[in-house]
Amino acid sequence: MHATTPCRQCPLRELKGFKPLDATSLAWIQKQKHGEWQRPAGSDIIVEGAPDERLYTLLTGWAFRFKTLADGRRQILNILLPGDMLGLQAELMADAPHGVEALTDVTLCAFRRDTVWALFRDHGALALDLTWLAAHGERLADDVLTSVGRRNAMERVAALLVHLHKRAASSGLMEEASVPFPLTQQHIADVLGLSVVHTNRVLQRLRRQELIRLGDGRLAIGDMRALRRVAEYWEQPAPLRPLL
Amino acid sequence: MHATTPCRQCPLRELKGFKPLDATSLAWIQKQKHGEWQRPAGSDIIVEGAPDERLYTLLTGWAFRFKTLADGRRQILNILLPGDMLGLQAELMADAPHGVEALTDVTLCAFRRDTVWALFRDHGALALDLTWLAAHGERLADDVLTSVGRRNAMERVAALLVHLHKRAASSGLMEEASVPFPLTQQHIADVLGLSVVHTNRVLQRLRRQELIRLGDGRLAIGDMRALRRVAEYWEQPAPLRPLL
DNA sequence: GGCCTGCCATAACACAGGTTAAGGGAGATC
DNA sequence: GATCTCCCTTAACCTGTGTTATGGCAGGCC
Repeated sequence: MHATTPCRQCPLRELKGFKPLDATSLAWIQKQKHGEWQRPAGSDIIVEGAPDERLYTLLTGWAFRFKTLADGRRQILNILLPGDMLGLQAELMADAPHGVEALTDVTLCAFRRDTVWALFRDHGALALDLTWLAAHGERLADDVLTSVGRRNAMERVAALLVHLHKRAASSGLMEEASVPFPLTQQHIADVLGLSVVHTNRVLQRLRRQELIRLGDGRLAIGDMRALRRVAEYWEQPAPLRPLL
Repeated sequence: MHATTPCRQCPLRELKGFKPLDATSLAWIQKQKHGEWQRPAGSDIIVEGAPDERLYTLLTGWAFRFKTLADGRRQILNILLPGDMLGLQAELMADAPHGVEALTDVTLCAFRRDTVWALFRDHGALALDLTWLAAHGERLADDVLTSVGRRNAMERVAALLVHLHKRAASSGLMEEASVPFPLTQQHIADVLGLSVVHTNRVLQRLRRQELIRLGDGRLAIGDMRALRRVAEYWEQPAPLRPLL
């Protein structure tokens, strides 16, 4: 644990995209906060199959949820950006059905799992927010499943890049028309259910068509309109999401 | 709307697999119940992209959630069995991001969407159950995603059959060592991200190896052990799930 | 009876994407 | 300044799965 940021000064709250919160709720959350943790890039935040009595909000950095099959094949389920909760899908109170790994150095805001109970007992509105997050998470998962199940490689890659670009931008990470992009090609492949080699082929095609610029850990989109068309990506108006 | 079953006599509640509920909560749910609906096989229960002010529990029959791409490719996200809620993932209060279609004739137990609000305000414990369901739904989605992303066709089909067999059995649908199976091969293909033709090839192989018997709307598993091995299917101890 | 329509089955062919292999550059570590 | 390790890149080859086409059977409908 380290020196912790008070919730009321949490830099995330200032971003538009997050739902404003009244002072009472904020104070309560602050009280429940159980510490702030730093983990280096590449480290396991939640170990697949291990029990974990904590719940986290990702404050800074990127991470991802994943599942591994017995023979080592890996599927990345979701990329996590600042403001995302993690450990929530862990069935609330049981062993983690999937692992979470840090993609960059990360800072985490930790809560004890039993605060969930108190939340539902005493703070109906916040509890509803939490459920909204769970439902929203599932909607994202549905989109990925649709991609992986029914789109070809080109469409999948394009859709993923548009999606991550948008999320990173709305987390305030855009600088000079590009956003940080800490995923390796192996990660992209594992998100999309492709091989690394084929992922590389597709990226090269996108680069040659000057639809994207990708390198040195940053992503820029050359022609968003065209890329969206490739992806069949439908903009979904993003409602304000709660931050706990 | 039709004659409605009182919640306390709901036949689902008697199944083990569902969490018992105290009388007060049950009475409250009963009070919120907003009718019972029948829909024929093949009909749309929730239309993709349309607003819907209701929330349903599936009482009898089978249904499925799906998304459609612009050019008509369809991905089935989840198969719904008795006891499953639907409309929950619709972001709680916005337009439906996916459709739901009846696979057989179905009976639905309807709730108005704004009862969710009351639930969180006045019935913390039930609200927690609802969130548990949302989180559980996401876990299932994660499993499917892992299948579609990282398993080959044979493994996918085997895993799906094992999974549905188990769920149907635990919903009390097993009779003479077989369970109802109302999916066409097209449905299976759309769940697994395969073509119908290839789905058929794989099913034939499974039949020839006498791992399954499938026909006339019923599924029997010839050698569960072997089928699980094909699927790399890991039994996950199923905790009691709440029924609202 | 004849005629749809929906679903299952099989075959022949095509290609998207997987696999294997080899090399290169950039940072770490010694 | 060697030596590793990690990541990206490209090429050649192969195969699992998609596509297109055809036929059969059962049930509903006129």
